[in-house]
Amino acid sequence: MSDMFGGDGSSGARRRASMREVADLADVAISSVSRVLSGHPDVSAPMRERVLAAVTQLEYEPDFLAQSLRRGMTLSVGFILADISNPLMADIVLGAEAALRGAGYSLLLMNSENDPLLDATHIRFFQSRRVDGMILSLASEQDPATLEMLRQVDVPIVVVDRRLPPEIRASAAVNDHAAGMAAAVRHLIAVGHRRIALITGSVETLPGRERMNAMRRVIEAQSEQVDPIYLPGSFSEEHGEAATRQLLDRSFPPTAIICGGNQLLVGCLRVCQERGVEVGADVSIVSTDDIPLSELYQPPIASIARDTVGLGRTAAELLLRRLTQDSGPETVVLPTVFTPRPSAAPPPERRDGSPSRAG
Amino acid sequence: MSDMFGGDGSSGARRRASMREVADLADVAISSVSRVLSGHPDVSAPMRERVLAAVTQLEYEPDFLAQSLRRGMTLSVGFILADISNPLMADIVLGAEAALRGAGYSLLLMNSENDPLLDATHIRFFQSRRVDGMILSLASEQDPATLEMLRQVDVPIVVVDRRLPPEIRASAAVNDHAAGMAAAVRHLIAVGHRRIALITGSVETLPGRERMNAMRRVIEAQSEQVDPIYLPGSFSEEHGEAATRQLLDRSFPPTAIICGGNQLLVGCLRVCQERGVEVGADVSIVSTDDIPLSELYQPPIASIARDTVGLGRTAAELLLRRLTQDSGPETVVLPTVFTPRPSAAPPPERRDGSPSRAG
DNA sequence: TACGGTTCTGCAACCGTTACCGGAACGTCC
DNA sequence: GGACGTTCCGGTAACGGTTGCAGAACCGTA
Repeated sequence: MSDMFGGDGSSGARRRASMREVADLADVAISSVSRVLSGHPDVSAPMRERVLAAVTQLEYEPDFLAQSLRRGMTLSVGFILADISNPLMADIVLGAEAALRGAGYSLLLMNSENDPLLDATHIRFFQSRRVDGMILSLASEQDPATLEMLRQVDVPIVVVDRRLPPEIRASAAVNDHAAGMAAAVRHLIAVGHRRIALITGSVETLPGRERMNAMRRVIEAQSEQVDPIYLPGSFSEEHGEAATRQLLDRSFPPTAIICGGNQLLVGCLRVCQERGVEVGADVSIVSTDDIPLSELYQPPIASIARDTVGLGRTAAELLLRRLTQDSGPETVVLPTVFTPRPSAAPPPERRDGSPSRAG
Repeated sequence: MSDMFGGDGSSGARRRASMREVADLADVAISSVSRVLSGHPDVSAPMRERVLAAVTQLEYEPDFLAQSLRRGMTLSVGFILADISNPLMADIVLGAEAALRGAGYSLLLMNSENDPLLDATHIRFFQSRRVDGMILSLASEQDPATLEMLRQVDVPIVVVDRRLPPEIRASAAVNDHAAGMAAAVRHLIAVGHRRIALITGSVETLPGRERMNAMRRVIEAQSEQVDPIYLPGSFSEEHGEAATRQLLDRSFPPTAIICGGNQLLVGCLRVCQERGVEVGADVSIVSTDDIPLSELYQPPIASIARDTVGLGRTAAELLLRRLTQDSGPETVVLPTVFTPRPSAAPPPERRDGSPSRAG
C-alpha cells in the first residue's frame, strides 16, 4: 500500500495533500496559500504563480470539512421526506437537488418512513451535522415533538406542501390543491355523479386537508344534492386498497372515487380489478399526481396534476434566497390542473337509486 | 434576536453550546467532558454525574464537523445515480439509506443526469467532502475521466449494477439479468414468436450489456429460426418511443418487444396506444423492473422483476462491511425473476408465410 | 516512612482551514 | 532624511472537538 503514496502521481490512491505541504513546497507561509486560493487581493503575481504551481503539482484540494468548521457553513442542505420511492417525492428531490447543486450546495437525504418521531430525530441530527438549511416534507404538521424540535432550529427551513405555525418562520413551497380538486369535483357533479368518495392521506398534512376542504366547499355550494364520503388515512397502497374495498362493500357504493395520491390510486385500481369493477363505467376515478400509470391506463385516468419537479426547484430557490440574502420566510403557491380523461365518465344508469353496477 | 439566546431554554433558536461551556459549568477539564461522552473508562462516577448534568442543562450536542475533522471520518456516504425520479433508482436509494442510517451513516445524494462528466465531477466533490465511502450507479462504465477519477479515490466504493476494472477494487451489488432475460426470451419463443425486438439502454452499463448478450445466447442456442432486433440507446422514455416507432414502421414488425427498463416501457406503450396497436394481441410486450403500471395495465405486462430495495440494501451492506471490517471488494449477485403475464401472448396469425403456431 | 501500583484528571498538541494583526519593504512627498 | 501610506507576507489564534502523556491523589504493603 505505502508504495502507492508519493508515486508518479498518475494513478493509485494517494494520501491527500494538505495546505501545509503546499506551503512548504512553494516556500511560503500557509496563510499565503489560503489567500491565493480564496482570491484575496493581497497577493503578488510571482507568489500566486509559485503557489498555484505547488497546488497543481501536489493535486491539492481543500478539505471541505476544515473549511466548514472554520467558516461556519457547510454548503449542505438536509432533506427529509417520507419515502423517496414515491415518484412524487422523488421528483421533488430531483428538482431541488439540481437547483441546489447549481448553487454549490449538496443534499443530505433522509427518509422518515412517515414516522413523525423519525422526523424529529432527523431534524436534530441535521442540526449536529450543521447543515446550512433544511427542506422538509414532514409526516405530520402537528406532531409536538417535531414542532418543538423545529423551534430550536437556527437555520432557514423550507417546507414542501406543508404549513407550519408562523413562529417557526419557515418558507413554504405549496400547491394550490383546492383549485384542482374543486375543478375535479365540479366536473364529476356536472357529468351526473351524486355520490362521490374521496380517499386521501393524512389530514395532518396540507394536501390531505386542503383536498378534503375543497371538496366539501364545492359540494356545499352546489344546488344539487350530493352525497360525499371522506376516507382519510395514510398515503399508502394499503389504505387505497382498504378504503376502496370498504366503498365497494357499501349497499350504495359511490359512483365516483377520487384518489388523493398516486399510491392510493394503485391500491384502488388493484381492488377494482380484483372485483371486476370496470373503471369509467361502473365507477369513475380521478387521481392526483400524474404518474405514467394514469396516462397509460385503459381507460386513461383523469387527474389533478402539478409540476412536481418545479415544486422541488421552487423549494430550493426559496431556501437559497434565505441563505444568500437574509430575507424572511416566504410562501410560493404553484398551480394544480385538472385534466379530465375517460376514467371520469357519467355514472351508470340508475334504476332505483341503488347499487349502480349493472354487473 | 439576542434576547433569544440564553433564555429559559424552552424554545426559540439558541446558540449551540460548545464543549468548553459544558466543561466550565461542570467545573472539569474539557478533556474530561470528551471522555465522559465518548465512554472512555477513565472516569469516576461523580465526575460523570456532574458532566452529564451540565450536558442536559445546556442541551449540549457534539459538533459532528469537529468530530469528523479530528477523527478523520465523516460517517457519510456519497451516492451518485443518474436520476432519482426513476422509481428503480429511488427504490435502490430507499434500501441503501435505511441500511446506512441504521449504522449511523448518512447519505449525500447527487444526480448525474446520465452524464459521465457529472459522474466524475461528483466523485471528486465527494472526495473533498471526505465521505467515508461511495455508492455509485454510473452513467457509463467506460468513461475514461470517470475511471481515472475512481482510481484516485481512497475510500471504499460500491457499484450498483455495474462492473468496473479490478484495479479500482470496487465491491458490486448486481442482478443476474441474464437469467430473467433468458427465461423471458424462451417464453416468447415457446409461445411462437420468431421476430423479437429488444429495446434497451446504454450498453456501457451492465444491465444493458447483459440483457442483450443473454437474449443473443438464447436465440443462438435455439433450434428454431428466430430473428432478433436489438435497439440499444438510453434508458429514457424518448428512446422507448423512438425505438417503438421504428419497429412498428418496419415492413415486418416484430411480434414481440422486450423493454429493458421502465422508462422504455412507458415510451413503448405510449406509441402502441397512439398507433392503435393492441398489446398482447398485435404485439407482445415484456418489460423489466416491475412498476405499478406493469401490474395494473390491461393486459398486465409480463416482466422481469427484481428486489430493487434489496439491491440498495445489499449495496449498503457491502459498503458497511468494507468500512467496519477492512475486507476486500466483494460482488453479490441477486436474482431476477420472469413473471409471464397476458401481455406476452402467442403472436397473431402470420400472413407473410413464415411459420406460426396456430394458437 | 518509603515505595510501587491504580485510578482519575488536566495539559497541550493536533485535525486543516481562515482571518486578524503586525511588520517588512518600498515608494513618495515635503 | 524622516514621516507616512501602500503593498505584500508571515505568525498565530481560533473553529470544536480527541487523545497521548504526565502527574496527582490515593491505596496497600513492607
